Amino acid sequence: IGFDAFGIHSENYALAVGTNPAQLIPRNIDTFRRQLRRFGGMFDWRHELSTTDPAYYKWTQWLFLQLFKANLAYKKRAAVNWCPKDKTVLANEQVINGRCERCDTPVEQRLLDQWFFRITDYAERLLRNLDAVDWSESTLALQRNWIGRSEGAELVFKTPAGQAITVFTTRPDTVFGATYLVLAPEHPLVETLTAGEQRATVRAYQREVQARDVVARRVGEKVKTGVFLGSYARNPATGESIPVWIADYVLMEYGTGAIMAVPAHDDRDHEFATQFRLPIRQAVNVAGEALPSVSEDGVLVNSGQFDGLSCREGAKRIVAWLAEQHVATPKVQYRIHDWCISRQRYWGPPIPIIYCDRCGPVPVPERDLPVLLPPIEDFRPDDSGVSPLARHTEWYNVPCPQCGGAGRRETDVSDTFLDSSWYYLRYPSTEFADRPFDPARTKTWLPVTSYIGGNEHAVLHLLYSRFITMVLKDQGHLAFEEPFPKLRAHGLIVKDGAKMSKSRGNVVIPDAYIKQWGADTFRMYLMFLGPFQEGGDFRDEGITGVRRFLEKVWTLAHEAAGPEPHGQGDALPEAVERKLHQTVRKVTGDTASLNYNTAIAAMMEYVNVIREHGAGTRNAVRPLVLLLAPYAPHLAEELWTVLGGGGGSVFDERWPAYDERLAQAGDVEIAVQVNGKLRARLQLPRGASQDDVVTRALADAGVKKFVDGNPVKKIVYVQDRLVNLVV
RNA sequence: GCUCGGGUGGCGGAACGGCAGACGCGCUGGCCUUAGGAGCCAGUGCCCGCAAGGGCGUGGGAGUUCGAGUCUCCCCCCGAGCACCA
Repeated sequence: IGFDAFGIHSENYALAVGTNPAQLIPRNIDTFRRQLRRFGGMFDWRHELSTTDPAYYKWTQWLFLQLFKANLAYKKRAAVNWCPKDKTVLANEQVINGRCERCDTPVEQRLLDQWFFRITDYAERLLRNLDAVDWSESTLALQRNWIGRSEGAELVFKTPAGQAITVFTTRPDTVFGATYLVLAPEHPLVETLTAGEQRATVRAYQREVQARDVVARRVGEKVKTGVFLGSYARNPATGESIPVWIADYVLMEYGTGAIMAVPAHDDRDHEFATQFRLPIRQAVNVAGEALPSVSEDGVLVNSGQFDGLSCREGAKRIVAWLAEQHVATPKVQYRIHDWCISRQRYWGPPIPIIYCDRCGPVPVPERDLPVLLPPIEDFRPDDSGVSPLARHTEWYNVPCPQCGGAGRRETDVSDTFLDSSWYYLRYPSTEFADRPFDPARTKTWLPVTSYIGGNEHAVLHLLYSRFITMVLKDQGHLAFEEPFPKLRAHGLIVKDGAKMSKSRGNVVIPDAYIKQWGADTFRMYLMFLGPFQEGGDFRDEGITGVRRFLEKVWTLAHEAAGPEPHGQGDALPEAVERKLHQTVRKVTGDTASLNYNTAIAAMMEYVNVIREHGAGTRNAVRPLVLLLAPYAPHLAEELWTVLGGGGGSVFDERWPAYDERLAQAGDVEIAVQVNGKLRARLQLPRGASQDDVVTRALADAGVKKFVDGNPVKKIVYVQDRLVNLVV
């Protein structure tokens, strides 16, 4: 078990209540521990960890150093969301409709130097491996979506002065229709491509875009804006001179930060061209009607020697043709970006780098880890745009580890997703102070047998963990590269049809329910109210059914423990014995496949059968208590003792076995259909022959009526289940 | 717009292509009670019918099949994720 309490959310909470997180977090963890124990959660508390513990984050910093050494960590200037009122960096999730979630101030973007991990180097592997893992389809889809692979080509458009503008396109087949180019406003070529008379206009537009925040730029107004640079480039396919623009619908972060615009075949380009009256080379059919945009199953027209080819074939040939002229390269592009791990905050592990004027960025030697987060009072972020740690010269002024000269610590801390990207590797090895994870322990326990989490982790946590595991494998620290070969996402428990949230006030606090109903009732109700992987609606009324069930079990066990009216050790009535074996079979399977709701329903059915037959004997109830143990551990443990147990805990007992023959014994009910409609039911011994069943069926009055003397044309017989007479 | 889930009684939800609605909540009637917000028994998809019985039913429409909630195609609605990704 572990607790992950670094990060902006913990820090913001600490700021809100005015207490240093270093004091606050241990108190909150105590509460979690108490709730988890009270709930009946069974964890190996000997192997507890906390990501805020220096003994843990020492190895988080070690992890950073491994990536740094492998050239998978680098620093670059990147935009962050900045709230000018709160004077702080915001995560994307903290920006709501372009405004700060706390003070509603419009958010701006600021450019800061930040540390990144080259997760994009692993994009192909992260995507490919998904074919081989046992994960739920929904999670796979989210992750594939996030990685966002696109196949296409990079094409080069040259200016008269010989400058090359490289664009990425998934539709090289449409290059003959490219009538202008658009660069992202931040594109490095903008400066040199801007004509003198356009300089002021371009500058103004760049400033306007920069004032907008990162989120609003992406999801905000869809009205297209942009300006002409005053220069031209040559379409490599047609040789035409076409104008070069900048517009913020082109993003510097994707592809090359530049596109060829094909207004006839791309809706966005079409909108832009219409708005700025740019030429649209509309493709038409023989009747002169405009052809639809986007379509990938069309045939090339207005494309010189490539006319008549399918789009797919045309794309291939055109790229090959342009490649001969060195102006095209086939290219696979990914949506995923490198992982920015810098946080200009206090509450996280300091990034273990020391800057030296002579040596540049120098990694902290491993023997000097951990770089301790200093206990400071003024941890509130300020308007400087740097971490609060940057106010503490006594902390950041250190000698350079390489040359001994004056050095300065990195004052940013790392993303909390880095903390959680490797915790499962630490779990079995918590007692080792001199290594992050012990090889022998790791071999025994990892990779994770069965990983369960919410879909909110489908992209970030799961992607980062997979990436880190791959890196560690490539460096020889691990023998596997997928940390979670089997993963299931639990659903969300909602309340009153909505996600629980403090602001909405529809929160279920476990303590109150446990007090009223008991821990076993509460946890079992959570399992019963819907399919585990879909979640469900928590309604107070539903909980009584589970409570009543557990009371019935309690009563049965105490009656069975008393003097036996039917005599101890007696065989169970046949119907009860059969149901027992069916129940063990069902609960065993459903528990393994996480179908907890139907496992509980099966136990309820079994209790109903015992009660119908007045068969509440030890032989009937003891196996039930074993089945119940993972679901209602407190009650099961007590009832096991009441029933004489084996002298020890119910959890030391073997899981009950079932006998397939006994589960199947007895009569079966066979459905009789006439022309596919149910007309009768027959009680027959299991294994009856088709002839017997048909004879019995035709003798049935209800069946006769619908056969009505007609010849039976066809008989469909499913052993022990159904017969269908087609007349 | 793209990608995933979903759509079944009054409600939460069950159903290897083979008896739709298991289990639970709620509701109705009865028993027991000074009492019932406890417990026990019976009933409870909708329509017709005193009943026996019959008809109709898994968002809508087509199809495959002896047989479709389940498979195929088209459409509608709800939820989630991504989203000016070229």
